[in-house]
Amino acid sequence: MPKAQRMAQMLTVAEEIFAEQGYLATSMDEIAERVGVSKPMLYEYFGSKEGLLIGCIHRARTELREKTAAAIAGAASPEEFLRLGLLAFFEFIDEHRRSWALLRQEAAVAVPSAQEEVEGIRQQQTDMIGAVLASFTPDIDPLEAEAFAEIVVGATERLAVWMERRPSVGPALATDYVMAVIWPGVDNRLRKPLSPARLA
Amino acid sequence: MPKAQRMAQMLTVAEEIFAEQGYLATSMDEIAERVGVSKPMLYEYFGSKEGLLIGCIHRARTELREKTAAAIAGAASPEEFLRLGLLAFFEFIDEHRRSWALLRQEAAVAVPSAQEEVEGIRQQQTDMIGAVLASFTPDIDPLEAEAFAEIVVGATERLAVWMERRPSVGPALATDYVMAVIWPGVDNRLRKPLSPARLA
DNA sequence: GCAGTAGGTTACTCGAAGTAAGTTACGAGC
DNA sequence: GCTCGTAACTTACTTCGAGTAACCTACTGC
Repeated sequence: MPKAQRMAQMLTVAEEIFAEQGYLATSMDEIAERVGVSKPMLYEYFGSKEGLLIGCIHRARTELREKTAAAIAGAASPEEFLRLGLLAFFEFIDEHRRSWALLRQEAAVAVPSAQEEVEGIRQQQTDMIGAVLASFTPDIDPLEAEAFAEIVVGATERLAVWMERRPSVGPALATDYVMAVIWPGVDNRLRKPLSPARLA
Repeated sequence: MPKAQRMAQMLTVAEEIFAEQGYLATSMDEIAERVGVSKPMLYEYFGSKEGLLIGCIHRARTELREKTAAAIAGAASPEEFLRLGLLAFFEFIDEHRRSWALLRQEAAVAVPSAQEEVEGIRQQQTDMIGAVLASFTPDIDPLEAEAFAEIVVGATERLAVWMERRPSVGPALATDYVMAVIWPGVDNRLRKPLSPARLA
């Protein structure tokens, strides 16, 4: 089997097993066996167990970026922008229920470099939020814009985890909830930024 | 050295080394050496590497609960309740900069049971938020109350991580930011809950 | 002064990450 | 239609760290 195809297959299998059992509880031999190949092949293509994990995260990250970019393309107002972005995110999570928890949770513990990949995902999201704030309110305090973006990302991420435990809650309702809590405050600040005096 | 004292010492050392190097990169031999004791003693008192990690998290959790409970004791309004709770949380994080990141991040990856301990911390927080919502608006939809609590916890947690990277941002300002984004939306819903129609 | 137990150690096993060295399949060029 | 080179792959290790078995020691109550 050609390299690219084999790598993709390895990522798929690894993502599944990692998600099932957790990163620590999974051995490279087990992944190799389920792929139908020997362990050194995994090392040939991904360098280490950590490298394999990073590969999984990276692929998910790329996919998420593409879907989000497509979703927000036609947004006209900051509210619509944010809503479409959140919805794309929750839909992505919904489709990847299995691997999601692992990739976020497990990755963080495992390795510093995996942590960077996960931070990369968050960076994409905070950048998106930052873009909303900055494009519609150019004179907003940068630190405050950053804080707001982090808050929105944190809220969204947490609700995504919660959504998994609540089968009755789908992407649309999750988006509604986040918007209901977040939007009044954000909208408020878009019109009237915090005064610099508070930034002691 | 008596057992209780030795255990406390082990937790302190473990927390420090885990935070420095990460859970995976730390060996039990190393912890044992730095404690000045042999490895089987760690197993005697904590059962496993995972057990040791859980011990660290559990101790932090207990301390956080006590501090938070003390802080919110005298709150009169839901807003003050929430603000004092958030402030107590951010102050706790600020005092535990080193171990904080590890305990949250690493624990998640490492072990299912450590995950439970971390979830316990979050549960404390969501319970607190839930209490605010329920006590001041008894007829709020339980699912919605849960979602709101998760959103607040997620936002807070993420901002705590961000605060660590921004030395100029202290607990007070972090609290301000979270309240600025979160409060208008929560206040809004306290007065006028989401209609059941949306809970399709 | 002896028994029992709390607190401790040395010296192992075992499983999993990572590696060295070698093997097979297969297409390109003659 | 044979052979050279390389891509894809394997077997058989080494190494390191989690966890354990078996044994030791010193103190405290009687």
